[in-house]
Amino acid sequence: MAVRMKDIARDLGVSVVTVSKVLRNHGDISKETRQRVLKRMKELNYRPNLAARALITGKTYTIGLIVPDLLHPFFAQVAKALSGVFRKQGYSLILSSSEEDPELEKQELEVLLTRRVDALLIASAQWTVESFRQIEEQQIPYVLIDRRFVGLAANFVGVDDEAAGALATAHLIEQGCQRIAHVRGPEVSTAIGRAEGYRRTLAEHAMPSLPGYVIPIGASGDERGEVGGYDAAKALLAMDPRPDGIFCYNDPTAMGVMPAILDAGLRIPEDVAVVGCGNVIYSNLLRVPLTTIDQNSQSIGEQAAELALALIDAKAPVRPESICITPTLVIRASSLRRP
Amino acid sequence: MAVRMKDIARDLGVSVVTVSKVLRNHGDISKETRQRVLKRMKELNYRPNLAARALITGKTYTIGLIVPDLLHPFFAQVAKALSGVFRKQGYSLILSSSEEDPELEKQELEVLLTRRVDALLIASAQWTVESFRQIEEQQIPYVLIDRRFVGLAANFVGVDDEAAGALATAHLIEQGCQRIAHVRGPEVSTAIGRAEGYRRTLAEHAMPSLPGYVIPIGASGDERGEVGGYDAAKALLAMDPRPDGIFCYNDPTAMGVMPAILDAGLRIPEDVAVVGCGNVIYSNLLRVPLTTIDQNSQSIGEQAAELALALIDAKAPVRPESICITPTLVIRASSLRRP
DNA sequence: TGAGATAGAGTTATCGATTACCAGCATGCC
DNA sequence: GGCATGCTGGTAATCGATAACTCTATCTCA
Repeated sequence: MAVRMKDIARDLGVSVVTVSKVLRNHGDISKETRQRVLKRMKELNYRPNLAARALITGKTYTIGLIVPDLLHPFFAQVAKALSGVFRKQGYSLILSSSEEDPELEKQELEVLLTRRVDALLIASAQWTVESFRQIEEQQIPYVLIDRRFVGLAANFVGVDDEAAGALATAHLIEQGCQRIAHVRGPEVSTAIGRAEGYRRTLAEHAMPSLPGYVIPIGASGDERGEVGGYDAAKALLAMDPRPDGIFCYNDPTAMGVMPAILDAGLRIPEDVAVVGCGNVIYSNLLRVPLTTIDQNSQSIGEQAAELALALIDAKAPVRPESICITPTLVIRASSLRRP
Repeated sequence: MAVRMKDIARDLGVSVVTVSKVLRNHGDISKETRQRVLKRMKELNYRPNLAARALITGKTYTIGLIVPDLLHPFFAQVAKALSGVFRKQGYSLILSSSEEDPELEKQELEVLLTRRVDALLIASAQWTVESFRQIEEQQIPYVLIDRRFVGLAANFVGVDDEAAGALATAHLIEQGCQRIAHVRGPEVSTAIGRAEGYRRTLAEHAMPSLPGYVIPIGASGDERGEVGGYDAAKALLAMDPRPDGIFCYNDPTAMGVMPAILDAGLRIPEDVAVVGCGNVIYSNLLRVPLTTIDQNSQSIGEQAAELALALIDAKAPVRPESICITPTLVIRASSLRRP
């Protein structure tokens, strides 16, 4: 069916090894033979069998990516950036979605390990580090994206979440908000860091952190985030005193929070200012354009890819590296009270 | 390094073939031996080498997906649906993005063919069918998604674009619009079909299709779509008479069109009603919630996946199937002039 | 002039599985 | 008792490439 080296070798009266050497630019071959082989390869439209190659070299030239949710633009953006870098180096990306389900993530991880990917990139939905021990056992380099784990010395690329939380909160204070609430996410590092940045900044400004002003919502999936955000905002608006600023731990949540505010007959940002986090692609097209924290997801993707490639090429195990990207504030109408 | 069948066979004093048979549930093995082998596999955390298996069986259990843009929620949604179906059948998804670039798409296609994926799913940015001939030569089953090609008898799963265009246009007419414009996309089947549905419906209602009322914009990438939409809308609004309804060939375009209308000091939908197409995930969170055509992207993904699996399992080549999904209208504020 | 270097190509083993075929052995049947 | 049968399990070949040698001229230089 498919053309093999054997066919080319036979046609040209050379050995299979000669063909193989040409393919890999091995210096051992005369210019003339090289040309003949290359010509015949083109004629027959030869494509090397990567399975055979992988079998003997141990390299699959594939990289596994596990994200919690492809629909979340942040991960889509990261995936896009990753894939661009890997493509140029001849690697292909195998994509898995965990749907924010730790159990499913473990299964997908198992699949990728079985596929012997050359490296793994994971934005994990796990609660424990057990899975990662397993990867280490297999000696497969891996890079955590976006979410990290305390006590796990692993390669990581993501945004400085505490800085993000601080940035958002400081901005709300600056805009004159007196009672700043926070809709926080589940117990993953991103939500924890952002909440900590929020808490710290309030403390630094000696501002009250009223009880009940921090409302956690569950998963971080898009639609769920919106629903959760809507409910959380309703609860916040029912409080007395009512918050006049809300920092949402991600943009989808903010996209739920804002309609709740409008539905309550309040104005954004005059009555309640809102800041999100993530700078999701449509943030500036919303009913009220959303002030948010940009995570530079493209840069996260690119750097994670570069790091993974470096790990693959490293002969000896290297000390895990943690790349922290500085977030930036993107000011839009949802928080702009002072011109 | 990694555990091999050989290791298990040695430990248990059986042959490699016996181990292999157990792994594949071959009936030839006694219950007792089976158990012993399975136990040892678990103990050693054995994972079969898929490269070796692929080499001899010719099946890689991978499926290639090429999309023009992962950031476009439609494709993200399709990818998600696909990956769910494939996962359950033990297939992994290799993801490629063409960035709407036909040349890049060809390269990616080449990579996937070299990887000997078991099937290919493509939302193509090509202008010609040349690439597809090449796939056919390799005898790799493929399914076109979303975009089809006239004169190419290929498997296809997508929405009925003409119906989508008709649905949108009829709705605008019903809402009392007199002068309906269309911001159409590039020369791919989706844009062509939607434009045709628009044209036909206007004709059926004996409504004028004023010259210049159909404005084409270039690529269909998200951000570009928005920019293009903004510019197109500005041009439309400058016309005399001004359109009072605009059908945009996709949602990102509409997301550019709407700000242009608002920026011009006009109201949506009172002055200009807007309908998009795609029901992108944030359509209902926009400044003015967008009436749009739902393509049921999840169903597209699932059906494409099922079709691909069927093609893989088919021993003989089957006649290409075209699965056309009926679009539905999702009415929101951007077009609702009559309660 | 002869030892060693060099260039170009081939030999052989191997990667980790699967496939097709074959070999014991106990059983059952006439 | 002889023979077909079933149940278990093994042998050998194979998939398509690569790695590590080996081999044979030809060339170089003391």
